[in-house]
Amino acid sequence: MSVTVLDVARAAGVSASTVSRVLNGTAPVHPTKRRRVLQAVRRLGYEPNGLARSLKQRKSLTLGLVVPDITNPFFAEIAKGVETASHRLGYSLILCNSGNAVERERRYLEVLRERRVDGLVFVPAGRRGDALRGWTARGLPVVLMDRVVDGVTGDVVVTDNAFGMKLLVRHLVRLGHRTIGFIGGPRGVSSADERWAGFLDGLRDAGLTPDPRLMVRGDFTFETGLRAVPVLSAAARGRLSAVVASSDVMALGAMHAVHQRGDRVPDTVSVAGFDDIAAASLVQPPLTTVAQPVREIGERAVELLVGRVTGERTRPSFVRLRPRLVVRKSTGPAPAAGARP
Amino acid sequence: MSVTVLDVARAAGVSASTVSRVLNGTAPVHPTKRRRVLQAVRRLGYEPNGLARSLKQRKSLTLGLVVPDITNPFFAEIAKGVETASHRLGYSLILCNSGNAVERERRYLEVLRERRVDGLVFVPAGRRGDALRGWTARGLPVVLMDRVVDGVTGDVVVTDNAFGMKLLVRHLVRLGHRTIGFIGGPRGVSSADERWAGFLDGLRDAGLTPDPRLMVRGDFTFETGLRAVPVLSAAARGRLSAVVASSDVMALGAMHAVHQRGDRVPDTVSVAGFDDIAAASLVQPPLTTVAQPVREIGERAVELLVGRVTGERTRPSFVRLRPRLVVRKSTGPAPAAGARP
DNA sequence: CTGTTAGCGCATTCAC
DNA sequence: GTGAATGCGCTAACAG
Repeated sequence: MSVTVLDVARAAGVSASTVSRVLNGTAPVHPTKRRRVLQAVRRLGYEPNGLARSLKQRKSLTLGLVVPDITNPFFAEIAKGVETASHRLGYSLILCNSGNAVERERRYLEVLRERRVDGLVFVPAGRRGDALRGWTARGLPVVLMDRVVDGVTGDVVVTDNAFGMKLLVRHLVRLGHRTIGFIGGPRGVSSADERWAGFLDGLRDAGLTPDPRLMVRGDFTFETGLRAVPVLSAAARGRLSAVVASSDVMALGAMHAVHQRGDRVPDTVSVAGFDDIAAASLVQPPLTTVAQPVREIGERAVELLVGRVTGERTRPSFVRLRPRLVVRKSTGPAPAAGARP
Repeated sequence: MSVTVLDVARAAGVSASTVSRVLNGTAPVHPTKRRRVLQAVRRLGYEPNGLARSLKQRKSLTLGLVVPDITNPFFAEIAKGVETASHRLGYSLILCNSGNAVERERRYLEVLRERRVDGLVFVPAGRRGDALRGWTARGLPVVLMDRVVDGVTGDVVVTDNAFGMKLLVRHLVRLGHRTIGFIGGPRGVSSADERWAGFLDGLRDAGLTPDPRLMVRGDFTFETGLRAVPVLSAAARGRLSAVVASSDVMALGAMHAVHQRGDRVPDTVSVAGFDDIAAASLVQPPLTTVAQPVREIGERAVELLVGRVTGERTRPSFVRLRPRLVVRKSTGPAPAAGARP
């Protein structure tokens, strides 16, 4: 069927071991034989069988990537970073889209274990690390991205969400905003919880008293951002001057709602988001947001994972990356009292 | 190290073959032994080694997915469809992001061959199928999506781009538009070429004479859509009433440009795109576009591929899927003459 | 129905 | 430096 080391060996008049040594540079080989081997490889069109090699070496040079939804721009960016870093380090990447379903996630992890991936880069769907138990129990390396989850002992790469959110609140307060609505993410998702807490802290740092009625929850979708606006607006009784969303996608939804009812951003209401997805800078007005270092998240995650796979490192690391505030046109000075919805 | 069939066999007091037969249902086994095997599997926490199985069976149950850019919403949608279908059919998916670079693409194909993937789902970066030569030459199954490429003999799943574009032109002509600018995609990319031709045909079908100065090329990015507008506008000498872009992302750029100079969509200029990415329905005004059946593209591609992998089918198929026109708010009646930019 | 044997393709001992 | 032998974990072929 396909060409094997043995075929190459015969063609070059050497043993299979020698071919292997030439191909992997694993031991010195006489220049002449070396050349003969290389020639034979080319002439026969030999291509090493990675499966056989993996079986023998007990490592697959493959990583698993599990994300809730690859069509979510934020995860797509993450995936790109992970993919680039993996291939750069010589690892292939098996893509798994959990669809935010814990059960699918569980099945994927099973498949990945059967495939003997060397490690896992993971954005968990659920709140708890259930699906990961069978994983870490077997001593398989995992690195969590974006969110942490209970009872997981692996490495973690996250953004400093609270810090980022505080930056954003401070920006708005400086612009004169006092009645700021907040659209949070799902309770129990650590990144969402941190942004929620950061919003509260930011307000308190500015000497303002948070109003629970001005804080609602969405699920990171456009629709929930859209629907939050009338709720916040009603709760604020005509004093709402700004809306902060826990993700850009929800912020886009909120902006849409504001526009739809005929108000202007930022003249009537300022709107801000979190993530800095590509669309944020493309909408009208361009969205003020907190930029996550997505590429770096993916790269650091893979580097940590590979470090652990190759045994260079054993203690779990917790990496918290700094986001940065990106001020665009969707936030502006708070309008004079009386002119607000 | 890890638990093998032999361990299970010993624990259950049977032979390794029997274990294998139980696990794969490949031959009838006595109920008692069967139960004992299953028990041992669970007790020992046995998990089959997919690498060994693949090596033995000469099939990896793995497919390769190569796309130009996973962060492009259109390709992300495609990837999701491909991923879902693959896993449903029992195949894992190795993700490769070519970054539109032919050289990277070539290296990826090499890696995928070493990994012995059973087939390849591919959106080629270049115009020519260079990178694929070494692939099809080895008789490996490929299915091309979105675009075709010279000298490739595999299966193809594409959208009927010309048809879709004609639908769009007809819609605009019916609204009274006569001077329509066109922002095409890169020359040589088959889907872009077809949309270009479809635009011309659509105009001629309506009895209009295409004006070459009103047709420019972009590269499917927001920026090129943005920059095309002043060019088209100048060429039209104040008669431009509509702009059609060859992708939604470029249409979004065009809409942005129109807004930036203070004109309104669709009152002053109508704008339309192609693809129907998620953002199309979310921007203001929502974008009129030609919806590609993305999910179906991915699913059909995988089904074709798996059909070929399993040898059920040998003749290459060419699947052309029908897109549909989605009329939203970015297109409207042509303004009266004299009121246009 | 079931066990024994053999081999997928490779890298790694171990001798020389 | 080099070749022969061994086994990674599994399933298929062959006897029984």
